[in-house]
Amino acid sequence: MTTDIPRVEPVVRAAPVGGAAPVAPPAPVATLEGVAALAGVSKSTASRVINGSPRVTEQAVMRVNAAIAQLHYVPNRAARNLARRRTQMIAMVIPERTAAFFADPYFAEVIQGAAMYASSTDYTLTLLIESEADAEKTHRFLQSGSVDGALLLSHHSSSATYLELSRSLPVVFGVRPIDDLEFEAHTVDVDNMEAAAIATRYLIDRGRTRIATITGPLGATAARDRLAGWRSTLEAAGLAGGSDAASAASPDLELVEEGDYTPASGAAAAERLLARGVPFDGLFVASAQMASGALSVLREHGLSVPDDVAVTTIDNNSFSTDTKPQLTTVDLHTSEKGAEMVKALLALIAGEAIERETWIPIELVERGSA
Amino acid sequence: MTTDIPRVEPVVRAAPVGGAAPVAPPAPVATLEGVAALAGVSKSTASRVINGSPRVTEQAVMRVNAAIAQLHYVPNRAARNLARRRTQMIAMVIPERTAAFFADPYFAEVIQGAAMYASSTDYTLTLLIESEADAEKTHRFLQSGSVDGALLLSHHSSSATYLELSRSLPVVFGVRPIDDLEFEAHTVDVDNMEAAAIATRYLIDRGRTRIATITGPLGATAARDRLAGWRSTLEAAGLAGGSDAASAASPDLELVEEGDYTPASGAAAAERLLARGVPFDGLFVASAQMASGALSVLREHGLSVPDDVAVTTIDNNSFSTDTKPQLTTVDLHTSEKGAEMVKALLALIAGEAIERETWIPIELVERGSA
DNA sequence: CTGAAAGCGCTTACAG
DNA sequence: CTGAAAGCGCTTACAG
Repeated sequence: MTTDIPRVEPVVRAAPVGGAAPVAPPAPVATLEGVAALAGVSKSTASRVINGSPRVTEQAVMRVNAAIAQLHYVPNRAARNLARRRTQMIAMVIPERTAAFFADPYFAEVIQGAAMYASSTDYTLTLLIESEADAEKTHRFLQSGSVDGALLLSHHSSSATYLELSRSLPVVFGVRPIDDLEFEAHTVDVDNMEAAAIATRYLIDRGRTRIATITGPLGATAARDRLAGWRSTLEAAGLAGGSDAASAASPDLELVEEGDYTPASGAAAAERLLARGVPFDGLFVASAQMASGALSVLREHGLSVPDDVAVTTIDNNSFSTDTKPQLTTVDLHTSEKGAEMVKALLALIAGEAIERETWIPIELVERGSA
Repeated sequence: MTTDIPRVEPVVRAAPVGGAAPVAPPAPVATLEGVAALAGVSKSTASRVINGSPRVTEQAVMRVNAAIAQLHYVPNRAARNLARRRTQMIAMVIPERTAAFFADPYFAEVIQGAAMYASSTDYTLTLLIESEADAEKTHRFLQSGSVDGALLLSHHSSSATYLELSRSLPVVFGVRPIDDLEFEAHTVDVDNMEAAAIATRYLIDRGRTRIATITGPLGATAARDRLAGWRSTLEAAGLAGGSDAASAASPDLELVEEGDYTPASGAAAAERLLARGVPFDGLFVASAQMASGALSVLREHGLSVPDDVAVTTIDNNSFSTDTKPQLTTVDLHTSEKGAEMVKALLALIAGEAIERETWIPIELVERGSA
């Protein structure tokens, strides 16, 4: 498939003029001492105006500020952190499989929301990529006092590890750890069961009776909760199994296929669903990305949406609006979730007593697919 | 469209047992002093073994390591940074519009490549989200000695600002600044003109003579370079303008439409192209994301690919393989670009003289769309 | 309101 | 090879 090009080695092209580029000069850094001297005050006073202490004369404030401006002074962070014993920095830990991670608009939204909220505070948000090869490295970083707290989105890496971490650092989870039991983590999340229930109920309300589902990776609690929401809603409506009463007794007959949240996996799952030969008139897909893939497959098989198969999903993003028809979905208010995670973490850092769990409200968005 | 739910306010649910959650205890931190004491050596020696100095007895090494293990000691980063006058941390600055940014697999790949390379070194990579509301904040952070160097991917924020920044901090650009002229930045990039030329030439070699193009946002140099590559290739082949000789004289007649790299914009651009009523048998789309959108539109209009319209594009990612047919494209080796950016930055930090420009090789990948 | 001084937790010449 | 000491650049009680 690929044309045969020997090896991928970066090519270095010489700079247009002259030889190797000279390294930037050692950059003369202004220091608090310099500022104080120029302003004619002590370091203490200079420090006070920099930190907005009210115990300084307006006179001093002006002179120090002038000196700062003139010197382009920026406080040295390491020194400040060391003295204050905190860093004014929080980290969002994200899994290294960034390709998959970032391609998922869900995470992008969480990050976006977190970043925006953080920028309204005086904390800096840093995304810490968790190296799979060396998870210890991430761990050490987190425990080295580099950040004042951490936001965790990884579902995978053993929550036991993070339980330990959360004993030495304020931590807020964006996902429910699998072994939730004794783990008293602070979490900000959405009610996934309810989201799935809303989407499924919508199909039922539209008169659909044979409702299939495409799930997310069932290793994660979110995907399991959504599956459970679908199932319990069908059961409550006496439609368990997605087709008829008989199937309720044998779960294998349930119309469920697993995907991994990518569009391709949604397409593949839809193919498998169709291959069963068991007719269905409703389909709840656990994410918009997968739904977009499933939609193409339904169309290829000559099935019209929503007429032949009504489809509902979860996530309100470009994947739910780029399709034809657009998807009826449950908006998880994901960017707000990011913001709430930061808010909770800062409260924790500030030593405030906050509740263990914060639930982000969800909302049905009706469009053309069901 | 949206069901009417009043206001989005996070819901806080009380913890199952007891009242508000107690904040984690102050975490007893082990210090170098403690380690030294436990190991029965001086802080100097303890520090030496921690930093792998060869000037220590094996005896000392063992005892210090034992103490470290026993105390779970992790060096305080602020103190170390202050003493060393460097941070062992580098930042990748990314624009705040993370939704759009992250949804683009291109950036995800760059980050991925950078993260993986960084994890093989003793530098930590942090993603710094550039707040649009307060770009100054990002700037101050960068100048406060929080990081040893920065990787820049933003095309927008005035490169003048970063020119200034690059005078006080090693900086490597992943995109070519617009006002390249006097700006002697270090950059790691791909030859966009050549990539477009390869893709366009491929269409010509397949006998296509009326070749249209969908460009990226022309405010960025990469998009402009790709447009230029398409144009110059057509001109060299005597096919300028995409249809006939006449159009070469009037550029307005050129079959070019601008997109913004999203699938939706690719679809819209394809619609506009078709609406012109000027037939074309070849289409070069500046990114796979846009190409996937364009493909849907072509299909909707009953045009078959590659028979009626042969399509080539740039970027080898899920968007170029999720389509039917899959896309013939130019692989930009994007994750390697991320790695090379880090490599260049670390060299700069180490004070090595590196070339101004590093070019990442590109490669044609033949698939079914042309 | 302001300064001198101690201290944050490390690293690193400097002697030995 | 090892230790005592100085110093990294800030902040913050403590006196005044």
